Amino acid sequence: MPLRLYNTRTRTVEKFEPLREGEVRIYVCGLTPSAQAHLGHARSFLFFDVLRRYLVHNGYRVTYVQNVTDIDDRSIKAGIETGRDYHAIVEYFYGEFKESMRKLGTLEYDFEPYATKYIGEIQQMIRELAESGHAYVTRDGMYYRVSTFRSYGRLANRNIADLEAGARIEVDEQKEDPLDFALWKFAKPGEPRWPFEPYGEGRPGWHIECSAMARALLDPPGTGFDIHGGGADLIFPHHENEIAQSEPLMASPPMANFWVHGGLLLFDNRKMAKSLGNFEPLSDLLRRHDPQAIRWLFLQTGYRKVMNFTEDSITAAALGLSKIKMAYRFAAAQRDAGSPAQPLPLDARMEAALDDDMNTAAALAVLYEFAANAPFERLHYWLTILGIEPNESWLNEPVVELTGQFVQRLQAALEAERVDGAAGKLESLEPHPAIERVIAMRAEARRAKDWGASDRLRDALQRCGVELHDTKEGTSWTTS
RNA sequence: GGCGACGUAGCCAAGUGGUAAGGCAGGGCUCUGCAAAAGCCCCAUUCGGCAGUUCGAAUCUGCCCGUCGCCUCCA
Repeated sequence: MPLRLYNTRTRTVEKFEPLREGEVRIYVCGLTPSAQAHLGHARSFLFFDVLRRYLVHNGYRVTYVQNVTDIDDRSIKAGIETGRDYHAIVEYFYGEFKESMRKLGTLEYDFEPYATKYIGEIQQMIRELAESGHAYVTRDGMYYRVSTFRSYGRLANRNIADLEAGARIEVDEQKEDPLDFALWKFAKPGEPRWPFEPYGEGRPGWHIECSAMARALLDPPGTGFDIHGGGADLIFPHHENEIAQSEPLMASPPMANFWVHGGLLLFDNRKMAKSLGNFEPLSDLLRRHDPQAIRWLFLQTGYRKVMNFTEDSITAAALGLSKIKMAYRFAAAQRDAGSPAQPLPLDARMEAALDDDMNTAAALAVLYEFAANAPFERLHYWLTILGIEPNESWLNEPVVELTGQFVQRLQAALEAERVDGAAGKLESLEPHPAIERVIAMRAEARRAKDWGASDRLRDALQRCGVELHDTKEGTSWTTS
């Protein structure tokens, strides 16, 4: 069964086939870092990361482009208000975003184009649009003439009449039509600018950078690329406008064979957005939650569905994931013991789930079903395809940050629990041996039937996020 | 006003014509000095409501109720 994907362009689930044999080209609309990124951004990009991994699983050579719109009205405004260079602001927020995505374990992008590095390509495209009658110049900029693109509104399933009837379109005297949108904005005093002869210095409008960068990096011949992605809120007007700008200049449209959109994330039942202010910065959230638990949470819900985020949902996801970790550890022990793993239809079941429009929720159910008996190597492989990369900690269990500070905290906890002399015995030990040492001390106390001391030692570890499990084979530990 | 999505157990959620996956929580058992996020087991005669189509519907149609999104910067 081949991969089937929902295509916004046709509003159906279609069999995915690349335009070029064995090769998939993806363009995902990235961040406009004029403010801090939030979990909603992460959800979208995390999905495309998994899609990309699964395409690689299917044997395709994938070229993944995710842009940075490092010039826009908001960052310029923020720069003016704070007296800083707008680009310093953009770089700061983008750096923070990249660090968050690194923690979430996304693969590096093949291309990470910055709009301001493609001014030449952007201007070339605007020039072509102007010369072919799709653009016109006004006092404050250059606009796209929507009336020249017959299929405008097709992606978003709107018709021009409905759009024009919409009460929310701003009236702009200079535009020929309220639907027309800016390609180039002439610079006002104090604003960043690039020369553009013969039209006038200024900066690109919002949508043109994606059209220009996608063409430059994925489709120089103008015959289209495979997948164009983004959040569902980009369908209109952003992606509609990208199509309008690109397709009239192409040798053979469509711009992208598949348009794939991720469902939005709600918080307090409202769309999570910087403009609504109902969000916690992603970087803050990642300080409080296990990044893998966040990925697990997203995998539990269909990527196209609107999803309401709650703190409890991450906690529940983390608990569910801990079960898989337990199974992973068990599978590793089986492998190490050399017991022959029974071949299971795990692979076929996982593929069937993911082939069905990336049904990751069904895939997780398969994982839960097979976890107890899955061969270690296969379990590891599929977790990786889902973007959950097991690391050393899965086997040794230091999900809690076992840094140098850990031992200090453990010592403090032992003091707080009044376990005499125990803290001193951890001197100069690394986290792992320190935990083993405490477990040994507890075993000692248990042998002496000193239950009070035994429980205090266990409680001290618990304070540091380490949970003990007594089994017939001895005491093991996990982190909460 | 136009376009669209969603409403499945206490919570999250898969399932789009053949008789309700999975996770969390909850309950039971095993192990245990106690305990646990360990292992095993149980937990929706029912899918927002009402009609209809059908041998058969959570799945299709119509109406109604509720929630959200896009149409303005947005992943």
